[in-house]
Amino acid sequence: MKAEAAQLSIYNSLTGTKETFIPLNEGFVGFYVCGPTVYSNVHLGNCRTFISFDLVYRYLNHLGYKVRYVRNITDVGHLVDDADQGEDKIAKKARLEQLEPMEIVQQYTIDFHDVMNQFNAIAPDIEPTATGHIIEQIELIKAILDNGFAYESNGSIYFDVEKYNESHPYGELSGRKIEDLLTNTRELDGQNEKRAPLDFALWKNASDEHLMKWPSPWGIGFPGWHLECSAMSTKYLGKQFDIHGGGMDLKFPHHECEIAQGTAGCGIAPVRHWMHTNMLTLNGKKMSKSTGNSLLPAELFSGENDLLEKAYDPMVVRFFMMQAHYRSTLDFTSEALNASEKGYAKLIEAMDSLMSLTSSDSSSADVEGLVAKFYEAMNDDFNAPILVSHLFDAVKFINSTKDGKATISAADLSLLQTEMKVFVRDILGLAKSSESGESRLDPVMDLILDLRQEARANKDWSTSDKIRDGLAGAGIVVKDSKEGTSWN
RNA sequence: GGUUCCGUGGCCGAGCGGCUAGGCAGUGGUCUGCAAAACCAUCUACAGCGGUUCGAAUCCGCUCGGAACCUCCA
Repeated sequence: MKAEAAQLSIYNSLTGTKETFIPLNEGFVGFYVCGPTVYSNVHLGNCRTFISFDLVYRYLNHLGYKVRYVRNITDVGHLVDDADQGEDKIAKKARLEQLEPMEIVQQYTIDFHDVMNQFNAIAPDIEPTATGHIIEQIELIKAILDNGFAYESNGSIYFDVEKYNESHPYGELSGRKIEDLLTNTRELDGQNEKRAPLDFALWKNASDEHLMKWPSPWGIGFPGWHLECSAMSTKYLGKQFDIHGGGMDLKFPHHECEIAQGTAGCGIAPVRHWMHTNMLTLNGKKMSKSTGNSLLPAELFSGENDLLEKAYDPMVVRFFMMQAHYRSTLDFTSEALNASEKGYAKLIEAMDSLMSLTSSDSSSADVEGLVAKFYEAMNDDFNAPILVSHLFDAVKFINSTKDGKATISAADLSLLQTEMKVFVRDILGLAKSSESGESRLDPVMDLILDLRQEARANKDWSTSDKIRDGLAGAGIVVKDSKEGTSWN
C-alpha cells in the first residue's frame, strides 16, 4: 500500500459528505458499478460514467488496493414503460428486429466492449449478466419473502415498501420521505397487482408470448430490474461491500431499491460508499437515447454527425472528461472539445520532451512538492481537473527546462518522469493512441525531411515550404526547432 | 406540484471565508528564413438585490434563470 492511500477521501452520496476511505477489509476494495442495458449502442453520456469509474478503479489500484471490480450487463428485466409495466426493452428490440433476445444482447455487448476499449477503459474483473444469475435472484427473493418484506400477487412478487419503511428508512439515499412519495406518485393503469403504488417488482409473471422467461417457485416469469444488482453484488462482493457506483439518474429508484432489497434480504445495508456521477449534457440537457439528445462514440470518432465538423480521437474525448469533476455536469460542445484537443496535444508533447530532458545540478522548481499536489488532488474525491491543472504546471516547467530557462536535477528528473507517466498514462488512462503501426512511414519521413533539410541549408525556402505545406495537406505537421525537425 | 442541485471572465471548467486553478481563444513581446511550437507579459469573472463578517465567488435570505429526479435511462 502507498502511504497516500490513508489520505483518500470520497464523497458519499448517502451522507452527503466527503469521508476518509477506510475499506471493510484492509488492503481490499469491493467495487460495484451499474453497467449498461444492452438493447442499443451506448452513447457518450453512458461512457462518461464508465470512464469516471475507470479513473476511480485505476487510482485505487495505484494506491495499492487489491480491488475486485464488478460491473454488470443488464440483459433482461428492464421494462420500456411505466414502473413495472410494459415490455422488456431487450425483448422489444428482438421482436422489432426479428432476432433472438440473446442476439441483441450479444451485438450490443460487443459494441459496448469495443467502445470502452477505444476509451482505454480497463475491463472489470467480473462482468456478470442478469440472465446468468436467475437462480441467485430467486434465492434473494425467497430471503426477502421469508423476512416478510415482500408478497406474492398473481405469480408476481412485489417488495412491500411501506412495510420496509416501518423498520428502515426508505428514501435515505435520495433524500425522499415516503409520505412525499405517496402524494406525488401518479396513478398508473394496471397496477392492481400491487398493494401500494410504491411497491416494486422483484419477480414478474410472464405471459405465454413473453420471449424471456424462467421457471420459479411462483411460476414462469422474469426478474425485476432492481434485483439483479443486489443478487450479483452480494454473490461476488458479499452482503456488504465498499463502493457502489452509478449515474445520478439511477439514484432513485434503482439504488434506493437496492438498499431496500439488500437490507431486507441480508439484514445489513449493502453499501458503505455510494458514488454518483453527474450527467453529460448536450445543448444544456442530459444526453438521453429516448429523447434523441445524444451522440454515439462511433459518430464522434468518425466525424459523421450533425453536431461536429470533424472527427475526434477517443483520447481527446477522455481528456475532455478528465477536465471536469465527476460530480459536476459537463456540457458537450465542439468548442470545448477543440480546446481539449489542443490542450491534450500540449500535454502529450511535453511528456515526450520530458523523456529526453537533460538534467542539471539543481532544480529551479519544487518537483517533489508538485508531485505531492498530484496525489492531493486525486485524494480529494478523485479531483481530476485539479490534477490536470497541476500537470500543466509541470508541462510549463518541462518546456521551460527544454528552452534552457529552468533547470532540473537528475533525481527530480527521474521522479518527474516516473510520476508523470503514472498520472497521465496509468491513472488518467491517457494512452498514446497515435502510436499506431506507422513503422513503414518512419523511413519515408526520414527521407523527406532529409531532403527538406538540404533545401533549407541551401536557403531554398520555396522547396522546403512546399514539402511542409504538402505534408500538412496529408495531415502531417512538421515543426522545426533547435534540436531538429519533428513531425506527427 | 414535491425533492435536490446549479448559475464563475469570449468558451470549457476548478474553487467549500482571506493567499485572485488550469486548458482554449485574444493582445503585446522573445525566439525563428517564414510557419508552428515554446517561453515571458497582459486583458476580460464570480446571475441580481439585501444580510452576517475585520474580510464572501465561497455562509444566510429573497428575486431571476437553468438542470436532474419524482416513469425507462449512466
